[in-house]
Amino acid sequence: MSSATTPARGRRRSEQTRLAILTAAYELTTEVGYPDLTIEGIAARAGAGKQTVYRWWPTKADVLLEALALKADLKVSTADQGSFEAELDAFLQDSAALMAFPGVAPVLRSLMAEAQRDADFRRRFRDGFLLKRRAALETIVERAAARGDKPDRLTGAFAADVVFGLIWYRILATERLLDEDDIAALEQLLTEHPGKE
Amino acid sequence: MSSATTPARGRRRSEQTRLAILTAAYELTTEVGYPDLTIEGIAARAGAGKQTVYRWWPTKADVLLEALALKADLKVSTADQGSFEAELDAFLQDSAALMAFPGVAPVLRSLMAEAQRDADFRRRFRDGFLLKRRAALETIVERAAARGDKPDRLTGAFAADVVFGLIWYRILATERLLDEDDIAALEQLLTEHPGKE
Amino acid sequence: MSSATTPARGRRRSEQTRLAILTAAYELTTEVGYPDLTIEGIAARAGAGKQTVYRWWPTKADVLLEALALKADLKVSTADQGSFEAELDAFLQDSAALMAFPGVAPVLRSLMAEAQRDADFRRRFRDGFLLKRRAALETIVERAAARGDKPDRLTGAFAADVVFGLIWYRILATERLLDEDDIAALEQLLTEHPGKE
Amino acid sequence: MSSATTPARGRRRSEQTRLAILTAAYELTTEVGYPDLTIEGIAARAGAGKQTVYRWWPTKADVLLEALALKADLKVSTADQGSFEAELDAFLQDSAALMAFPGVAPVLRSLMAEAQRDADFRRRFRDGFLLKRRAALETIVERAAARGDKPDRLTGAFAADVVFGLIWYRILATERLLDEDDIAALEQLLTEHPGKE
DNA sequence: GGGTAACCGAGACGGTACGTCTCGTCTTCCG
DNA sequence: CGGAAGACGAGACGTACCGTCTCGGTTACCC
Repeated sequence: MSSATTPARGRRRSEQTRLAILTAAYELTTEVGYPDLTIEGIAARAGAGKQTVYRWWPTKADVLLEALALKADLKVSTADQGSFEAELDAFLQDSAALMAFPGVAPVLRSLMAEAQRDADFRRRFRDGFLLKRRAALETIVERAAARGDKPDRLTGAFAADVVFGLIWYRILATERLLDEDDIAALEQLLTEHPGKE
Repeated sequence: MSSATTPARGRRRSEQTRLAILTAAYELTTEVGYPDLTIEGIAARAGAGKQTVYRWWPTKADVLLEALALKADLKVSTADQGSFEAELDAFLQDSAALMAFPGVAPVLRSLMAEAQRDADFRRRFRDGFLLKRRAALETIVERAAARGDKPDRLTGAFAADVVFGLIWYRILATERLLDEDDIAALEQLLTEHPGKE
Repeated sequence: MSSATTPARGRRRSEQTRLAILTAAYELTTEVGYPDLTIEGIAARAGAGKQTVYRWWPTKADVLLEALALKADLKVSTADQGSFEAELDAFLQDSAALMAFPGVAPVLRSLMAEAQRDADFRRRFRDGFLLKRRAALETIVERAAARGDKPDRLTGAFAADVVFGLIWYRILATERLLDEDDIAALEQLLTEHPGKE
Repeated sequence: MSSATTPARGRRRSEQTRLAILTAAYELTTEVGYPDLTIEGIAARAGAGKQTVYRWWPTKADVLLEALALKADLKVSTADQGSFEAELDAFLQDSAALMAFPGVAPVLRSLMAEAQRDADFRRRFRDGFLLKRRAALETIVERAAARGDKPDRLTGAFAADVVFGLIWYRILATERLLDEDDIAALEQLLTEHPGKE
């Protein structure tokens, strides 16, 4: 894709300011919590003007969404490991590790909450976060299907709903994270092949 | 337990006003959405003073939580129907019907979002809504366990996490409600007895 | 005028409560100041209901006006003492003493302020306080006029304006009270007979 | 004194808004009276936000004090006119004219009343209004003293108390303004030289 | 001595302004 | 011309009192 955009006139966006804003947002939300996080506060902490924040991000949730990518490794492994069970386990271990990363769980809870309030942000959050992780899991299930290594009636979409349902329900409703027993139970639930016998 | 409270001095709380406030809150949230719902707006619509709202409910979310009980039938059947499968089906059908009730799904999404922001409300929401429904499902699973009519490794708590996880994930992340296929898939997932063969 | 009112049916007004309210009002105004004095506060301090206060006094200023009479001796001597100078001196000494009584000056300042805001109270304050003291001074001046013991052009009304003007201006604008020098200067100003020589 | 303040960053104060607020305050107080004058009302009438009013004035009384200077000519002549009597007459005529200016007397009554309630405003009212006019009168008396053109025992401070006492007492307690007879009587009272004969 | 009327403390009610807070925009100057 | 500083219009927040209106309960007169 060639650069069809104008070749950038005037002063260029300050990368330093961008990082200062993202860092300030992430720190502030851990300190005061998402509800008391304000654009004014972020700008002040970053030594930036409010307008600079508004110029590049539409809401504080979007700042945080970008800050999250800066702070936490959002990548998830989808490498072919030979069996559905192994790949599912890798995925769940990755997910549990992400949630255990300092500050990540509260930020995700806040972003999911914000997504309920703001329909525009909901779309950005879905496309920029939820669907990416979902796609990884669906890839795994479909690869298993191709292998014949999967319960018959389990579609990728339904499996994703069950897995992410459990993860998010734990975050949002019970404030407990996934532990080894949960992962084992989930794997058992999704990999048993009752119809095969 | 006898009434140890003082025998009610002063003017009594107005039930008429209480209903007007709850109705106003429920109507307003369907009209303008939860973020634009304000205590001022509720009071104005109800013909009540702001202080009257604040006197009885700490936040607008609490008003809505109580309004929900007024508007929608929150009861869930836990009657013994002879088999785990039948009772689970009844529970899921009840839950799907509740969600399909006009205005209920958006209100629940908003309340769950609010519960992420406000730790005090989170407790009230959990105790006043989430745990009640959860208890019903756990009752069903435990009755099945007593009957020997249940997959071996499925605990009531884990089953509840999976079921409510799916329901809430659908509401919060996909905006789709449970349909018959979902219910069938969920029942299949939870009732197969792989260890029995 | 005979008592045309109905001969008092029902429970009689509680003198104890009346005194409790007046005392509470006077104490509270010295503690928190007139602006933070509230009917609710008076009632609470007196152990009375708000309605009981509203039943007998239209405003907090009226409570305070009556409380003033309870706490401070508002009487002023108009006895014939033989000379204008002696009677004027007695009046001014009385007035200075009243102002020096603990709590009186702040209450009077507040009542005069309230009289500027509330036209109804203004009339009650004028009739119930200002005019009574003014009448005393005018009596003195007129008695002096009858004796021929007074500067020619000094009318009672103008003398009263000058005297009360000075007293009130001191209270309201300078927060200084009348001292002996002021009284002497005022007496000199009003008793010199330049035209007589 | 050089300007030690920082050279003004950010958006400058809007003079247009300032005038709109002062005008709105003055108009509203004449329409509804000082007690029903509210900051909210002033802001609404001026098309301004409440915060803009609060940013620049601590109370509604301060808005009115500044509005007064905008609407009425508060200047008072202290020019040397050769005699105490002539200068005193000029001062009293000026003062009577100010009071007769539309809306001025009610505003002054309200500000004096407010000064009784709010100690902080009292100081600002004293320094910003009362003392300025007082200084003018004291200048006149002292110039007369230098000329030997003044009753022996009359100090400037006492003369000011008598003059302003009369003026304010008329405004606050009698709702009558100074007329020609009052001015004549006051001049006679202050200029007679009984000791000279 | 029962009936009835006015009082009492308590406190909920509809209102309304308070002063604060944050929003997102606009304006100004500096680099 | 990007960015900081910060004033601006807007409007909800939660609080405080207002003055009114029930309540249940207490006197005190009247028949």
